Amino acid sequence: MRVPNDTTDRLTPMGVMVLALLSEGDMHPYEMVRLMRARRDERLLSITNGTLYHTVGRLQRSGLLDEVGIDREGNRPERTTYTLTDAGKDALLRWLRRELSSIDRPTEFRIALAEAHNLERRDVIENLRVRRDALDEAHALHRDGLTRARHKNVPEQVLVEFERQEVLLEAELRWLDSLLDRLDSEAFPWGPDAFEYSDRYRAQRKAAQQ
Amino acid sequence: MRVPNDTTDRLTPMGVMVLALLSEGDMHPYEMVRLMRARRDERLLSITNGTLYHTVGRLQRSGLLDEVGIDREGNRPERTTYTLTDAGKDALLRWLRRELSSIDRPTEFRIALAEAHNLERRDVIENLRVRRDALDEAHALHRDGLTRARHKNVPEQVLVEFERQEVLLEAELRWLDSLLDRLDSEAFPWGPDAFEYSDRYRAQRKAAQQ
DNA sequence: GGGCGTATAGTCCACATGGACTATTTGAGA
DNA sequence: TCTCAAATAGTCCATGTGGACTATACGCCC
Repeated sequence: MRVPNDTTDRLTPMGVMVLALLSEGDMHPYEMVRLMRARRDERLLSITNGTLYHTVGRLQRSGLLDEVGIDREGNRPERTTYTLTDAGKDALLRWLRRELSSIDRPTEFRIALAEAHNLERRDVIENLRVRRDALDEAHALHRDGLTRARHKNVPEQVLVEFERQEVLLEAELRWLDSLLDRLDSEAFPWGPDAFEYSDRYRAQRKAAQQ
Repeated sequence: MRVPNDTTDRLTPMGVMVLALLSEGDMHPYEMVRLMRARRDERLLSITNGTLYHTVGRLQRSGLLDEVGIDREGNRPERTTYTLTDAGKDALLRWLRRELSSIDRPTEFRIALAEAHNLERRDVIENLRVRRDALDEAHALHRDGLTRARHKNVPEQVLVEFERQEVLLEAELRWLDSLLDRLDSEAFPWGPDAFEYSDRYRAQRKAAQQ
């Protein structure tokens, strides 16, 4: 019987981003903000100081990350640098697997997809296949619900949002199938290495550190 | 110069649902829960007692709704019935117009679309046109960003989420165009009346009242 | 060289959320 | 007829969020 590990299983979007950033190297919170802004992560979540610092504190208290030193550059305010613990790395990977395969948290899925490069290729494929099947089933149910509603003469205007959702479900299914195809071929590069050693990545981190 | 009216402009998703439900008739919070469940509104927001009762209290304090009486049926706990004020109705309509036309809050948009039947047909068309144009522009920007990233040799694996977003943007654009076409023809029924007087609607409300 | 805006690196607090809890009542089954 | 589960109608509280605020330092224009 699997006992749910609350600290580890309940990561907020910001929590995931923090862990993911630290898995690229030790950092102080302000560098995280800069990196996220440089990468346009506002597309995925709202980046606010309050939430960030609160989240870092929380993750530290639950042992997913640790202080590694307090810098002071010139007369600037002091900056606390953090590092990822093994528990933190583990929590990140488990969260990514869970959210990649699940279809009921759209916001979380986008984040998981954006951070999927932290997982091995096989791992990603496996979890996305689960997602594809779940999506397929949800789509069938949705479609049936819609046709039944029409038979019952539910006015079309209250079904508009359902119709949109169906269109989007179909588009996502097609996209996911094509992604899985590409992932299956080795021509599509994958893995932490391809990411970490790109020129662009190094330049971005340097800029964020100033 | 337009002064933002904070109480009115800052509606939470649950706040909007409450106002929308009350615009169908006076209700006590528990009936709202039942109606939302019957209509599968969990698709749009999470329905929790805590949030609902808190929200109703908040809306009352800001004058968007009012108590109209405390019922007691048999020995059941007493139920407070609420009614929508003019300010509440106004706030709802203004929120719907704003969210129908804006592209940067996806969750809110789905709710606005599901409750769009509270607006006149012309109003809906007008705001959705604004949305279509914004979506078009966002799509162009997104597309350009993606091609530029590829030219800069950003590793494909960090672009996967961007690609998905582009596919979904395109699907949504196509859907929106087709919806606008249909709305333009009078063959597509629209308006509060077509909704309120449907058999299904009346049956649902009766069931929720028990 | 005085002033002003922006970058740096955070803190603080009001408010929203959602899960757990409560207390009564009705219905269905043994 | 007794019991036990589910429905009824909520309350309460721990946690999370995000906007406002702070205080110093650097750059730059005149």
